[in-house]
Amino acid sequence: MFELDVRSRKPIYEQLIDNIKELIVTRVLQPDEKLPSVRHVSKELTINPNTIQKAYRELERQGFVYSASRKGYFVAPIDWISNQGKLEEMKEQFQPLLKEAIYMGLTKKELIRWFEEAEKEGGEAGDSGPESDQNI
Amino acid sequence: MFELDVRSRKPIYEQLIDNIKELIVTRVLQPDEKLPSVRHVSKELTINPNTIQKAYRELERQGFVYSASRKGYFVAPIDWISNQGKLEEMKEQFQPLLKEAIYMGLTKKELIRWFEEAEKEGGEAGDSGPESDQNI
DNA sequence: AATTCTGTATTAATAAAAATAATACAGATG
DNA sequence: CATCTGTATTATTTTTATTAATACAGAATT
Repeated sequence: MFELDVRSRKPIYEQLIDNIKELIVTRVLQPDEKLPSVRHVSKELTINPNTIQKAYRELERQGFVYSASRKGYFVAPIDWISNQGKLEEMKEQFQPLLKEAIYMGLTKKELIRWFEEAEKEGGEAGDSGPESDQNI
Repeated sequence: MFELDVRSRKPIYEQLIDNIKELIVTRVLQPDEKLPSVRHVSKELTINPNTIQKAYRELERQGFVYSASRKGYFVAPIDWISNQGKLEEMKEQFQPLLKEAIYMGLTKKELIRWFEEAEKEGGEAGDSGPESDQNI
């Protein structure tokens, strides 16, 4: 079901996250559909159950799936997933702050540094590399 | 000159940074005043020269000091610092917002787009300032 | 009720990254 | 030339992140 690249430097739980996000966003996995169980994936990929759990938990935290205790993990409803509108709202919040900061000398470079810092401390898992433009 | 707290879990180069910033902002260290040399501090605090250098470099990156190659490090001009201080404040404002946005799927790419948009509409900025990273 | 599925919590082992140190180099200065 | 300065490279140590081992407990199925 999922694919891993063993020679990638990206942690496998992150690979799982990206992998599953992709399947959800492309509707290969439908809302309320059950994800393969932690142990099932564990056996299939011969990795530890906790690694899958970590991925599932992170996906839950990000709102892509929900868990029904002791029943399994399920794909979240559409409206949960499409935060797109909220991102646009966010942008409106950012704009005035950004303008002021730019006025004070904020550079693109520095802003990127802030981004990476926030990324590291807080939420997201993605590597956000040169090409992965993971919109949801 | 500087004080370290050995039982703090904060890395000593960070302690140095905070320490020096404080001295600069409170005008104990005047603009264009020379900082004690890497080795001098090294001996005084019995830590490795490179640790101080790391602190100094970071201070340079943040615009609090500048380095004259092979002459030493010097406190930056006032206007640099005051701007930089405000930028640091700004960063604190940005961080929670950024984390939330990242959580919602904001990508680096998109953030840059926002930056460029804000740049275009309002803020008179241009680069300049202490962005000069690796000058030799 | 027993077997087998499910998630979850705790702890330990391992891998990766950050922080610091050791050492050597090179220009500037007097 | 002797000594100051910063800098670069590499290694060591410490810390954190990642993965694994193991055991527990509820739910479903038989």
